[in-house]
Amino acid sequence: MRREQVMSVAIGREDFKKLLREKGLKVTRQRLVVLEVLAENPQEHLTTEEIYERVKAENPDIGLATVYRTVQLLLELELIDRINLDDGFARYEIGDTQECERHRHHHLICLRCGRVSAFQKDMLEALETGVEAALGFRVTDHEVKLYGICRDCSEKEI
Amino acid sequence: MRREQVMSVAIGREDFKKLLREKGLKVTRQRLVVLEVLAENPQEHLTTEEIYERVKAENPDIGLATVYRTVQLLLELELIDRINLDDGFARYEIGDTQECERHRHHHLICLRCGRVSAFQKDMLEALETGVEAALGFRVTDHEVKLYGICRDCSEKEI
DNA sequence: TTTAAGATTGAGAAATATTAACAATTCAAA
DNA sequence: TTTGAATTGTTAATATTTCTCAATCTTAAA
Repeated sequence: MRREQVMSVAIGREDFKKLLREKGLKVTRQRLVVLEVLAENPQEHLTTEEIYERVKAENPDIGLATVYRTVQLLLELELIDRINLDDGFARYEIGDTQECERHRHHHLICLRCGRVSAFQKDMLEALETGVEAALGFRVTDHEVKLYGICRDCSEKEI
Repeated sequence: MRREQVMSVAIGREDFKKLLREKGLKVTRQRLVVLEVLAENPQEHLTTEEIYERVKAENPDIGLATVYRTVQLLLELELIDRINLDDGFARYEIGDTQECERHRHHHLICLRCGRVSAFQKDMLEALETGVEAALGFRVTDHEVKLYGICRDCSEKEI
């Protein structure tokens, strides 16, 4: 098992502005503050409503629809990740820009208290036993989704 | 990597009736037909609406709410699994009764055609490379959720 | 700095999946 | 068969997310 912990690095404010300009998108107060809220709470998994509440603290005039639109935009720019805990809310968390290829975060979901935390990709190798030894999380079930290109699509591609 | 493929075995009609009676629940035409639809399409991932359409073919008088209620019941009885593909629908598939402990299914999601298929748990060991070699599915991303009891909850338990 | 074009926003309406309410029906034990 | 409780179907309600559109803001050019 690799031991180096890759420190997760969220995108900075200036890089975000630059990225928006590169994509021909406009830099707005609303976009900056939504990203800021997510960047300030890197280990939380905020619903749109929760983001809205926190954004309103600094910016009472913002509309809920704008939060929905901005979150959608940040997803497309791959600056944030979405996680679905099947409780009726989509949740969002800041991504990290360290990796050249973007990947989803992985999660530990406590069936008793409901707490959700993320774990580093390099623990995947030892999966459950590794997580239990390192984090004291006793795994009783898991769900894996692999995204990619299926055989049929690969063959059509040629 | 283990090579034996565990054949998945869905619950039979009579076993289902017996289970309902054991739990003090009533055996109804609606419950039987909803389970039957799911059992007849073991590799599909049906939305509630799709189940409703197929159920209506045999049983035109059934109500949509009953399908929602029955699917919920089947989940609680651990006879079916739910998968969320983030398209706004909850999807359901028949589970298998072979394993003594119930586990979620794992899924391959093609980013191009959207097709979703399940894969055997014993492939998890070799994860991405194994899936690619055996199924021709080129993995570009993955999402893992580990469910269990976190350290804090374990300690409180004592 | 001013202007102009187009993107973005805010407010509320609309869409949509799921749940709740409740009277009517059905199941199952006596 | 009777009886009581569980289940069902219909419809209304709920709640998250999207849509609409006029007003506002951003940005590049004048």
